[in-house]
Amino acid sequence: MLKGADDVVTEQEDSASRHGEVMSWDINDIKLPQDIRQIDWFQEWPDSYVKHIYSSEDKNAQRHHSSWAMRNTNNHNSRILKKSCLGVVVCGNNCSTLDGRKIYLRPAICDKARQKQQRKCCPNCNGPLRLLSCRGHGGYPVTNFWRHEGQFIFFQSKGAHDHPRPETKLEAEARRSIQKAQTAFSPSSPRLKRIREIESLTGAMPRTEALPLLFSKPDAYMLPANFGGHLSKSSWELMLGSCSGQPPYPRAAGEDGDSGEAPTWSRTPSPQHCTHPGTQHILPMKKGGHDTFRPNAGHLGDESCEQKSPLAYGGSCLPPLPYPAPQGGPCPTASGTHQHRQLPAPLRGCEGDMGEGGRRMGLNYRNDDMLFNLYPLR
DNA sequence: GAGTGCGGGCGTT
DNA sequence: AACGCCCGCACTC
Repeated sequence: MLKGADDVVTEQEDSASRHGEVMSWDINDIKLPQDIRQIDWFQEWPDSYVKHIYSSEDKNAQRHHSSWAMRNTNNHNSRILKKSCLGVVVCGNNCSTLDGRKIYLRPAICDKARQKQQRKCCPNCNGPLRLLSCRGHGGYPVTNFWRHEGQFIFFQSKGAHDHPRPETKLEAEARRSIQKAQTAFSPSSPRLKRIREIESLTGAMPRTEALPLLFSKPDAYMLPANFGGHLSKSSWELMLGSCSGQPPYPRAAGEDGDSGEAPTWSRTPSPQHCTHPGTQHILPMKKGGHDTFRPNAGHLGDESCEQKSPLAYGGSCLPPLPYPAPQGGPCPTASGTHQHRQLPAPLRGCEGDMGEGGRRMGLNYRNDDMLFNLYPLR
């Protein structure tokens, strides 16, 4: 059925990946190679027909993470975990934000949650939301396969995503967090009243530049799925600054250069481009963090259609970033999928712990950062 | 509540 | 048989 597509696989994976014997495996092979010399950094946006071998210590690999919205698919094989792509949730009206960006929400993985999500409306235009199914694998969703074998976790992707990237899991989580906070900060909330009392007593001026982020509809911030990955504290500050009349993030518009091109989200053979060669992360610094699950806190959507705010959809609070984003975002190396770790290094004692620890540290740091910027009134 | 993994079951190719 | 998909359940966060 999908054999034609699978044939493409081999070519691409071989060319885009490494040499010889180690990549000659298939996820369905009875026996997978164990003489792996190099393992890969975790890939957040695997696309096309790629294979990766991760360390069994890699927490992201252990959890079978992906920034694509992948749902578990029963393949009746307990040894091989199969997941298929849910696509992306778009606006049924195909609306754009003021700065021309499209709405690309992350489909909820849970079926019920997804149905609920689709009953909600576009955060930008209140139109209906539409699930754009992934049909990148011979008309079927792109599938990812995970298999734990020895000290390695084998990953294989079949199909090329034919849709934009949704927001990442972390973005979606951040969105929910913000949503909760938003509720806590609703105009009628005691907390806000208290703040206002204090302000009235002290004569303090409200931090108006922060209010849009606090009270506006988070979905207004339809950042590229991987934009959050670039989103440092300073970026947030720039965003905030842009809300208060400061010029938007200067490099934002046309940053990636292919916004005017035909969709590129799925057609790049090498899924991990470095879009910021000048600012790309140095591998040792990203150790454990890789290219992965950086807290993409920028995408602050809101699934709910309630709690509308007049500040919500201005779009001016956002750096006008192009979308869809190019594949991969920043990556630890400039070699596309050739992101391999020399085996001894990742398997060293510090890798698992450092990987996870560093990842978590970074994540927490950034989340704290985000919250710091989001809740300056605290 | 949502994400995730597992597994039964069914329809299609 | 392989595959896609739906569903329910259990577990975790």
